[in-house]
Amino acid sequence: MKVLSKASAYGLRALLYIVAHKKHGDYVSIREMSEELNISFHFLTKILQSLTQQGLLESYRGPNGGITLKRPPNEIFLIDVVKILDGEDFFDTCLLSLPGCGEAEPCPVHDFWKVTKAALKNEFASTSLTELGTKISENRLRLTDD
Amino acid sequence: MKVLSKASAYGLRALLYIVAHKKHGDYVSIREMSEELNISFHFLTKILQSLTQQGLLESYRGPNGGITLKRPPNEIFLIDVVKILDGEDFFDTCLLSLPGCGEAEPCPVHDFWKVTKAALKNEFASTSLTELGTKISENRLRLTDD
DNA sequence: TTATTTTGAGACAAATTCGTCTTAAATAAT
DNA sequence: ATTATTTAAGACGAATTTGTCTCAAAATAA
Ligand code: SF4
Ligand code: SF4
Repeated sequence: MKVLSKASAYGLRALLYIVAHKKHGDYVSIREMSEELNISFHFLTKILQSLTQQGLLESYRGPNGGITLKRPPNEIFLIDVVKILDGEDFFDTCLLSLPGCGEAEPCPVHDFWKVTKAALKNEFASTSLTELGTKISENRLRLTDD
Repeated sequence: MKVLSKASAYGLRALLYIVAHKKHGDYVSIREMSEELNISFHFLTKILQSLTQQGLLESYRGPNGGITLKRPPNEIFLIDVVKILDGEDFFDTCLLSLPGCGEAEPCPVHDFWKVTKAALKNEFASTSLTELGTKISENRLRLTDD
């Protein structure tokens, strides 16, 4: 069961890198992040481009350019990132994919899944980059692979 | 967020078709199921082959052959199907895919995800084909698309 | 202006999942 | 025996996700 796409996982790691290692407002180069986090530069660029286009980041070209968070990290939530990179319907999934069922004629796991989905969505909606990032800057969590 | 692979979803639908429409012990032809459920015959064949190889089904070749459940439906659980078709590690997934973390140095959503995963696993382990099938044979749920 | 650095955009390639097709093997009926 | 029916096995193709590469556009610095 894969929850997040690579795009979401990488995008998130990049944002957390910024929160943990940079001052809010600084422009951070994608190259630097791709090297620190061992993520393909071009792939990461595309991912962050999406986040920029959707207004989560701001970008600046040229020397000393890069990207920066458009909102303070405590106002950016997991759900914002995931919705952009994995789609608005990320939390709309059905568990068993039976045809012709749904709210009106639910299968035996429907209600369970409904509750689980709601909890997941709530968790994502209430966990901000700040919460995720604190532990990392405290060095209790790493972002790099090696 | 895709939970089940197509293989699991299709395999499950086939099993439920058997439970809902056939007597236990009958050999059901894959061709029939593929047509009733609008699933590619060859694809379904491969899926059910896996279930046969793993001992969940028994197959019989030749005219009036087909497959049949090797155990009564109330002894076959969601988790059995999913583990075969989506892998033993289906419930072992991490939520954020951060490198270098885990039980010892968990990210802020780790514990939440641990509980959620356990609940999901428990639900899958306690929901049998019988429970899923009852509603279907009562015609409160359909298996076909159209 | 010219060269350098950086993101933007899109074509392309590799890997995975999903689906199709062909041929073989087993069984049954004639 | 021969033919028809059915699953078994695996090659092959299509679609999606993931990752790479090239070139353009914007900004800076010399
Ligand atoms: S009843 Fe709900 S969970 Fe079950 S198969 Fe239908 S949509 Fe999915
Ligand atoms: S702490 Fe747990 S949930 Fe969070 S990224 Fe690590 S393994 Fe995944």
